[in-house]
Amino acid sequence: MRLTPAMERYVLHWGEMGARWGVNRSVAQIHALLYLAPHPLTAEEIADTLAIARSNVSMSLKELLGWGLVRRTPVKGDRRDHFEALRDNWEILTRIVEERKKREIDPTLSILRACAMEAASDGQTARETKERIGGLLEFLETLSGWYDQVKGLPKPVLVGLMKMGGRIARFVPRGAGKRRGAGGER
Amino acid sequence: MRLTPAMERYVLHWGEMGARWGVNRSVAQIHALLYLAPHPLTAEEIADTLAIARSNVSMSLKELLGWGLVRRTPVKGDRRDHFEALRDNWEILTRIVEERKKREIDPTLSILRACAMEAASDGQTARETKERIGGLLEFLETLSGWYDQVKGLPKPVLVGLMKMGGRIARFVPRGAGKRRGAGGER
DNA sequence: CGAAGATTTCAGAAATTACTGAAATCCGCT
DNA sequence: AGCGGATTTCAGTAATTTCTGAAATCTTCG
Repeated sequence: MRLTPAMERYVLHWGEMGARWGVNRSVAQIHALLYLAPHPLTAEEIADTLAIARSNVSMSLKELLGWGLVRRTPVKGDRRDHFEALRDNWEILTRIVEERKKREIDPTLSILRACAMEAASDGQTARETKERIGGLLEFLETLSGWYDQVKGLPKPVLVGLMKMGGRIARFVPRGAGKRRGAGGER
Repeated sequence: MRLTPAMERYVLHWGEMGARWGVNRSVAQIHALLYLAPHPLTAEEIADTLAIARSNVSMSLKELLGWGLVRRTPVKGDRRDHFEALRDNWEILTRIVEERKKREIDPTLSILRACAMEAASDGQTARETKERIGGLLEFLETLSGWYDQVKGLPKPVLVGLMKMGGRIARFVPRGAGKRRGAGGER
C-alpha cells in the first residue's frame, strides 16, 4: 500500500509517540497504519509499506493482537491473514487503559502491599517512609476503585459526563473531601 | 543512606515501572528514593545509596526538577544542594499528567491538524483515512478540553467527585451523547 | 500424502539508549 | 583574585533493545 504524505507523517509520529510511552516503535507504526488503512492488510503489505522485516511484522502483530487493538479478518478467496485495527476511539482508549492497569497498576498495588507489610514489621524503616508507602497505596487503591466503577458505565453516559466538563462540579456534596483518605477504600 | 529491604523493593519496582512508561530507570529510582526518604538528600548520598555514578545523579535530578517533581532545599550550615520530592500524591499525579500532555498530547494535536489539512487537499488520501484522522483529532480535542476544565477544579471537589464514583452518572442529562462530537466514530 | 505458500521463531547483528569517569565550570569564601 | 569543594557536561563505552534473515513450523489444497 502506498502511503500518502499525510499518512506517512501520521504513521511516523505515532511511532515516535509509542516510543515515548514504552511501546515499541514498529508496533506503534503498524498500529497507526492499520488504523488509517481503508481496508484490512496482509502482513506482507505492512512489511512493504513500512519497509520493515516480515518477521518483525509478525512479532508486532502478535503484540497488537494481545492488546486487543488489532484483529485478524478473513478475506474471501485469500488464504493469507488480513489484519485490521479497532476503529472506535473510545474503545481503543479503554482497551489501552484497561490493559496497562492490568499489567502495571495492579502489580504495583501488590508490591506496595508487600512493602507496607514488610516495613510495618521490620523495625528499621523510618516512620515517615512507612506513612508514604501507606499513603500511596491508599491513593492508588482509591483511583483504582474509582476507575473500576466508572469503566462500567455505558459509553453514552461517559460521553455525557465529558460534555458536562467542569459543570459536573455542582453535584459534589458540600463538605466532601474533608475526611482523610480521599475515600472509596474497601 | 541505608535502604531497608522494604525501601529497596519499592525503589527497584518504581525504576522498573518508570522504564515501562518511557522514563529512564535511574530517574525513576531517584524519584522513588527521594519520595521515601524522611529528609532531603544530597546528590552524593543518592549516588551512594543507589550505586550509580555521581554524574548520572546530576543529570537525572535535572530531569526531575524539569518535571517539577523534585526541588532543591537549602540546608542550614551545608553548602551542598539537598533534594526532596514533592509529597502530595494528587499533586504528583497532576504534575505528571500536565507535563505529559504538554510534551506529547499537544504536539500530537498539532500534527493531526497538519495531517488533516494535508489529507484534505492532496486528492489521493482515501476518504476513510481522512475520516479517521479527523475523527481522532476531534476525539483528542474533546478529551483535552474536558481535561482543561476539570484540572481547574479545586482539589477537594475532585476528591469529592472521586468519592461519588459511578453514582455521578445520575446527573448526566438524558439523551446526552447522542449528537456527534465527543465520541469515536459511529 | 506432499507441495506451495504463509507464518513464526530465534540467534546474532545493528541501532539505540543509558551510564560512567575525566575534565570543565561554577560558587562562596577569604 | 584564587582556592577548595560542589556540580555539570560530554565523549566514549557499556548495556539494552530492536530488527533482521534464515530456518523451522504450520496450513491448505490438489
